[in-house]
Amino acid sequence: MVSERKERILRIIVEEYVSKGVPVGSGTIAGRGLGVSPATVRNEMYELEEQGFLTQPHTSAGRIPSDKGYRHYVQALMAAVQPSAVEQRLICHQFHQVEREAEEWTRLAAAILSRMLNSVAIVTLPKPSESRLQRLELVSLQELLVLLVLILREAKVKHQLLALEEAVSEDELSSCARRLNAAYVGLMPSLFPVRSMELTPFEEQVTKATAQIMQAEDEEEYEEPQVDGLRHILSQLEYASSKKVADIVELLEQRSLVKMLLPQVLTGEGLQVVIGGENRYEVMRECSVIVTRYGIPGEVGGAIGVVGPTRMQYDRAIPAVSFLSEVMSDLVNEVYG
Amino acid sequence: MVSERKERILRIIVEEYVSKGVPVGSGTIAGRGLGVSPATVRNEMYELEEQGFLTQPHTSAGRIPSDKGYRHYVQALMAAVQPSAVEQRLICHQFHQVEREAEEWTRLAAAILSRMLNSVAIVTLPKPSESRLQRLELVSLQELLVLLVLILREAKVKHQLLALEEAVSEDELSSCARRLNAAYVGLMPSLFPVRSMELTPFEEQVTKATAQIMQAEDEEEYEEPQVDGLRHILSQLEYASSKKVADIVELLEQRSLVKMLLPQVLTGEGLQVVIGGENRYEVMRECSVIVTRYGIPGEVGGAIGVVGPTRMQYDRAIPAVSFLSEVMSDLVNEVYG
DNA sequence: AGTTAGCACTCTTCCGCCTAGAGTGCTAAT
DNA sequence: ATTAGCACTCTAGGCGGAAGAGTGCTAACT
Repeated sequence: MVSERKERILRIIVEEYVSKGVPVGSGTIAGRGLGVSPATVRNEMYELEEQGFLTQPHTSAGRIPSDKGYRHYVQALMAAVQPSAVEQRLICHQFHQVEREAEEWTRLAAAILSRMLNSVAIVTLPKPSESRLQRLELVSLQELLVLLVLILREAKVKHQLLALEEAVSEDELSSCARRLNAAYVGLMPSLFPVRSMELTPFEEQVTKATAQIMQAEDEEEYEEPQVDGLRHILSQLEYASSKKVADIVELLEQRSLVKMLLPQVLTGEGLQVVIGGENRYEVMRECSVIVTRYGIPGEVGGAIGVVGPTRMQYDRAIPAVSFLSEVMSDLVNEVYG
Repeated sequence: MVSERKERILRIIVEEYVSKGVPVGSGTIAGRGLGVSPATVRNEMYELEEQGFLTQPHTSAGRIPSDKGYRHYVQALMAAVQPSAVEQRLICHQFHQVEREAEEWTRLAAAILSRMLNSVAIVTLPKPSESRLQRLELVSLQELLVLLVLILREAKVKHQLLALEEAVSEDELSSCARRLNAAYVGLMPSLFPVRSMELTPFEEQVTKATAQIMQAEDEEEYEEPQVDGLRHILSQLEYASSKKVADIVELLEQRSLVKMLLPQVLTGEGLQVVIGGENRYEVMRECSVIVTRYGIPGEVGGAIGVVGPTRMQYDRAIPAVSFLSEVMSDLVNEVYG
């Protein structure tokens, strides 16, 4: 990959193929500014194919970018198309319209991304790196049923029903809450001073449940992801077999699987682009994933990204994901910073 | 529709078509027990078509049940196939395995239904008919940011961030919570005795937010629905245009739309079956919906159902939905009853 | 040496045509 | 009322040929 002309040709092929979805022939390219004949272009294309940047569906069709071709395009040739100023303002405005709640933000971010790019968008809730207790409450529901409510730092609220062995009076309930709050607030579950306190059996039960919830929270690398735009995957991959599409939908629908997908993708820092066959999952080999982190590094954050066909408008999608991650980071900073 | 033989023929056609997906001819039917020749069957089929129970895709194909045909089958001909005893026990077991939390139950119910029937399943969270305050908590996050946590009856927890005009001390915070709890607990927002109390501006803000959250809660007829099994819709409608499938996926994906779909469907009491064109929504005219309520009538409940192709195994699907609604009702009774 | 015109070649797509098969509807016989 | 027989209709699938797109090669050109 030396000649500058080859690069121009590859770029034209990628952009033409992405927008039209049809293999690109030498004639089309020759008519695109660079003043050479189709024959010359053919010679160059032949070499580009030798080097693995292009493929041919069959002998007498035009060329299609290979995964390697897309990769080179993304890393070296692409001119990023930022969302317009108007669009940016509109998006910020929408975020400030919505209630100040993390769940609304992720939902909105997924909806916006998915609509901007006509793709599937995935956004996880922001998650602190280590959860600490901010407040603990006990509410009596029935004689033997108590609701435990945990308020964690970063405004996260968790709750669980506790079934009791024997009845506990209202007084015991509030004294228990008072004692445990005094002892545990601000701490991670591993630092709860359980040894130095004499706990009643009930207090013990509450402590156990609390620690368990918080630890479960810390074990997951990401919070519940919000997925939007599944409908788009159908029109985009409409030539693919419906079996394949169903597999992809299944992967995206089961949020637990999305949680497995994200860490694979977010090994490095910054924005990641995974193109087609670079994907570890077999079923995803006709898809590309663009994903990045947002939030305050090391403290609280989540992931935001899109999944689309390999034939994707990378020049629009990458800046869009990037922009929305910044918006989300700003919001997180505002509330948790 | 007098003759019993016609009914037997209709039933065979429905069951054969549902299982094979191919128009049913007179020969196939004649080979199914009833001891008559294909010619006789043809005469009967001709009349069944006249009466609107059957249609022909084209002159020389077999017959297909019309919506009216399915309806008659469901109401008069079908022999319900209950889930096997083993299956029933397995399902109950799974529910008792899972944490005692409504969200887990709806998720599990949707997963089970969707897998049992290879269809899209929709289950809403249980929702009380009128929300009443059980406890209110205020937690300071930053100088001008407070987290309001509402615990409602039926173990529902809601929270919202409040941005303050001016700083409020910890003492004020807890005295506010104490005063408002004393006054509001057990009440619906419309009965909050705001007139007879002298509220500080902060207390007023908290009251307003509380009432607003609870009212918003009461306005919605159903809680957030859990949707599972979207992947199945692809294989089932694989001969339909991908445009149509995309429309249906969109309808199901946007949960707000599901909320609109449910009331339409749940006008009557008991289990509802909406077949094909009986659906109000244009895009759903090739789908059937089976849905029912669960919970304690008039107090707390939700909706549970499946969406599948018109060509659906009604004899298995109806008992399955019915059975799961009973399981859910039992669970609700156990905790909220 | 790089570029290009010309041209034969390959491969897909589309169209029309045909046939085999399935299933009907009618008629006449039982 | 039932049924055998049969002509008829319609679809699905295979075949062949023509059109079109695009390539790769060769030979000429700058």
